[in-house]
Amino acid sequence: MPESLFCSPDGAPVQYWQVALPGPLRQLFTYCIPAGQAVCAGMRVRVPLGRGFRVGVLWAPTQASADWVIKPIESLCDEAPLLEDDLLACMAWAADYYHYPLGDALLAAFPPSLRQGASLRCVALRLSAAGHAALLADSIRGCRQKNLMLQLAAEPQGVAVHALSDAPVSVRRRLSALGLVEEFELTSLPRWPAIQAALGVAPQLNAAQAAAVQAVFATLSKFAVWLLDGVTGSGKTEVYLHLITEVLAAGRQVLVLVPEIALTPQWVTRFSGRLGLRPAVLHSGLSDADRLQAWLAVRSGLAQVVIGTRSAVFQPFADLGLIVVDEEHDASLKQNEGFGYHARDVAIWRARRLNIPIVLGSATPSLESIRNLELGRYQGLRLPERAGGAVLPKIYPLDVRTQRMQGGLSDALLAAIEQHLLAGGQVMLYLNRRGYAPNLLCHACGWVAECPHCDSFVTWHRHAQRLRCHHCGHERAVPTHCPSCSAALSPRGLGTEQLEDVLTALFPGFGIERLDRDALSRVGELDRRLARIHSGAARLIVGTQILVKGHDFPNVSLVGIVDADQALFANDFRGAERFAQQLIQVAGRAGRADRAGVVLVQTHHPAHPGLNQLISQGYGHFARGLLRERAEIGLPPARRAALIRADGASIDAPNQLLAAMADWLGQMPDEQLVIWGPVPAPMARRAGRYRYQLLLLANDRPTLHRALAQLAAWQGSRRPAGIRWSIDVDPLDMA
DNA sequence: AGCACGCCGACT
DNA sequence: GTCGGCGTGCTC
Repeated sequence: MPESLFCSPDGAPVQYWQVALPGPLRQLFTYCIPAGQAVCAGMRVRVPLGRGFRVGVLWAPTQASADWVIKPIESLCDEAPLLEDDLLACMAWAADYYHYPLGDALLAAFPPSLRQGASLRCVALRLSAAGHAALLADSIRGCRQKNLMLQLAAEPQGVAVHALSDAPVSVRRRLSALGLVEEFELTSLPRWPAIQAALGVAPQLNAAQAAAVQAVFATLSKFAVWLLDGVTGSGKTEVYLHLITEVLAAGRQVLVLVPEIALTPQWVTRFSGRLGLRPAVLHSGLSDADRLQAWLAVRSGLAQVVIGTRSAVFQPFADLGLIVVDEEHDASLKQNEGFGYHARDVAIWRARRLNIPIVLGSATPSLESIRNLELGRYQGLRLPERAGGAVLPKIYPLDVRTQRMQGGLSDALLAAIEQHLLAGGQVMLYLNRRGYAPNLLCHACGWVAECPHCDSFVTWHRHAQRLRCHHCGHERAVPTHCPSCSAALSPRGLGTEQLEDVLTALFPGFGIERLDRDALSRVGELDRRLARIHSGAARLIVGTQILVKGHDFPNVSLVGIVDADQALFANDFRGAERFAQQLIQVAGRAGRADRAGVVLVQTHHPAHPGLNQLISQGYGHFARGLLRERAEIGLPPARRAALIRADGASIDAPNQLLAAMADWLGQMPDEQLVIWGPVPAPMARRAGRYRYQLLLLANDRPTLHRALAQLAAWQGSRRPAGIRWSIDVDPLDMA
């Protein structure tokens, strides 16, 4: 009999289990379960807590304790564990590493519909005898009714209602009432039809691609982190596809992590076409029902390939054989609010635990990964040339000092645009500021429209006729005159909307598409705009960051960076690295086909050493230079960092809390720990709250971890009212 | 996080 | 004399 078996007060034998509960409850809670009940870690349980009930996850068997009265669980939610040991271990590691409460971290591993303890059993439908007869007699007139019945006819064992397409409740009720379909209860099984699409032909790999594929093949059943450093257009995706095909042939699953999948629908199409199956595609636009379906399909092994954004790293794979992290440098892989995990790093942890390879791909690898490669923790794979003989674009700084400018565009850039348009090419202009103008000001008295809740100005959105703050939800009407002196107001600065207007006036008849968050808020809008670009109906493309993320525009021969200066002098210490990545990525949109592309970078600082080093020696040299700088100053990735943020309605309380934390940590005689701050956050007031931060730096992870653990312990003793604070381990965004 | 308990101002 | 403000403290 196991040790954990004791008797409850009424004499019945029970077992004791620790349960992880959601909420900021950092401890586990002990409950008892009848001894006869077969349970294991990873099952959900409904338990009494305080006056109410919560759904938690069975964590580990434990002993009874005399310190408190142990309550019995109310009920078991599952017949089998929902999370397997390796995923439980992953969540435990991530909760610990990112200093986030375990119970809350576990929520990330469940689809929303299972977080509240919903049963996996669900209502399903199947055709009744009368239904079969009616279908044979072709007596169903309703189009939707008939469709539903045809769907059911194809699945004699029944279909869960959430797995039905186009079956509104009204239609189901009507057919039920008529006795044509019957409802019954089913243990939710995913429906995941494998598409039998004609398999696309795999193109011949070039030598570098083949070498990369071979290197990973050689150790396909062992843990290794591969950094696939391939220039834009070098065919990294083709390398992924070859590896994935091999792993699928071995009957194992593949996880592909990507940034912002909603922006790359054609990429998904390419995947499914080549692999001949339906990948589970996970992004923020999915309904809860879709999420549950995908989760079940992954858990059962039916979904063999998962393509998803960062949260997909917590999917419950039945037999994962390979992980691919595309654009591994992309900051969207890190969640920076709440559970601040980095999907790439969690993925590496999972790969190590499962003893499988993981491939990190990028044309502009993160400094962290370059360093890990140098330290021998990662294996390097290089694709130095573009596939298909295409050449990399040439990048030139364009000195705009004293130049005549029209709508933010110098005469030289305008001339280049005209030349490329007349030569039949497409032109892309990159400007990382949406809206019409970033400021609206009074030329008479100097008044500028500000956000009432943030330390920032509001952007004028001319088409929407609104002033919007890009840092909080604030939005208001555009004043007709200066509220301070009644003079007329004028825009200052340049946004994508204005750039679009300017180009329309200067190059009429060439067609313009704008790609930014405002233009793409409606579903399907991206597809429509991309179609106009690909058809050649639009020859000019204006856009923000969205342009950077992986769209192929084969006919773009000129890329213009409208304003490099704002990025060259960013206040974040990662500004240079981020600028370099964006420049190289945007530049990579040009010259993919047979003609070489040109990239013109407008700047008032044409001699900027960083910019010139990047252009003349390439990203690799530039990044290694940055790494040396970081080592000298003692910043990440040379040191490990954590950022403590605090905010509150009062101007000084959050600052005082952080100062007290800094004092407390300073008393710990730890030579290895460096404390910077507290300082006001880059935007000291945001959404009406005052924000401060404290940066902790340590030479090694254990030191940092110790300090953070001390902080959590200290927090227990003294808690300030009205102040929110959080720990961000390995912060990417200092804002 | 919830949700209690607990001690001080404006109301029937 | 009560209703209710949200400041501290606990939940197996």
